[in-house]
Amino acid sequence: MTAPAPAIEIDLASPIPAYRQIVDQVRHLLVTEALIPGTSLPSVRRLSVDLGVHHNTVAEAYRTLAAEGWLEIAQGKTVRVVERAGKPAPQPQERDAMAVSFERRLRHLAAEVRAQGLSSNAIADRLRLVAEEVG
Amino acid sequence: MTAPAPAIEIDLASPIPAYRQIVDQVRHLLVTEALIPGTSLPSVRRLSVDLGVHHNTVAEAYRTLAAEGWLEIAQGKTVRVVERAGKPAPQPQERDAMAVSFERRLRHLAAEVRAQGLSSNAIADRLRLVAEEVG
DNA sequence: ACAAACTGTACACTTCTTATGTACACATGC
DNA sequence: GCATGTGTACATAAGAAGTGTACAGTTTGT
Repeated sequence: MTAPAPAIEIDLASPIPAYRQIVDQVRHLLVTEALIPGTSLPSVRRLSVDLGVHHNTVAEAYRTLAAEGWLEIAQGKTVRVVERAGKPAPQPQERDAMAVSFERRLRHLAAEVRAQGLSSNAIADRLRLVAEEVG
Repeated sequence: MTAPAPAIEIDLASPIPAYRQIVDQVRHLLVTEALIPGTSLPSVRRLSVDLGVHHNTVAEAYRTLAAEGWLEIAQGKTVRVVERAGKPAPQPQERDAMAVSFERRLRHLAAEVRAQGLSSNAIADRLRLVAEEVG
């Protein structure tokens, strides 16, 4: 099974490090099941040339996702998406903290683009749009 | 006018650099008008001890916000919030790009907390909540 | 069996960013 | 004027991120 590899893009000018951008985008594909267990991901070298970074940078991203339980990686073999061992179900207290933290980051993100000149309406629209997709 | 200084908190363990966390939080206060023109901000030293960082780190954050047009800073004087010179109204094309970028970051953020075990409903709820506040 | 071509890995190294220590320059108030 | 407050400048340290290069395992074709 070769990689359909839904296009991912990164912004090399961004202050967000490349490897984390890769992690973010691939994780998004995983969460939304655009990438399902059994699928093979592009090789570190293949993806690295597509994105314009070093293959070790991609490897670092893959390792991060593997540590989160999304991928199985082994020397010599292609990287595969695996069924994720269910997380030990976060405590209610922990979930609350996560939700609060999430909300704060949302506000900051909104404030940032608001400051850049995006209208409140546009921001609210996008928020609701993503909310629809998620829930 | 001394600083009411609505409490801001940063997480020194976070991979997000301290000075950017400060920028994010203060910008949020500015966008929501919790800090209005004329207000004085805490001195770089005062805030630095409150947050547990170096005063130059705070200074860097203030400089960033000044560059964005939110603050007026001058040697020897306290930092003041100023009426922001309206941005030159971004081109429609640019606004679209900003909105798209914003949406992508929203998705990534949602995917990240989803992966950490936060439920879809909780995520959607928070998204809608912030949408209400903004729009 | 073997070799070529692919996979991920390890590690030293460079570069850039972030944070700090310290001394300075300007403003304010006693 | 001097003490104390403000932000600033710059050298340095510490860390993170990205790269070059050589290596080790797997697969594929002959």
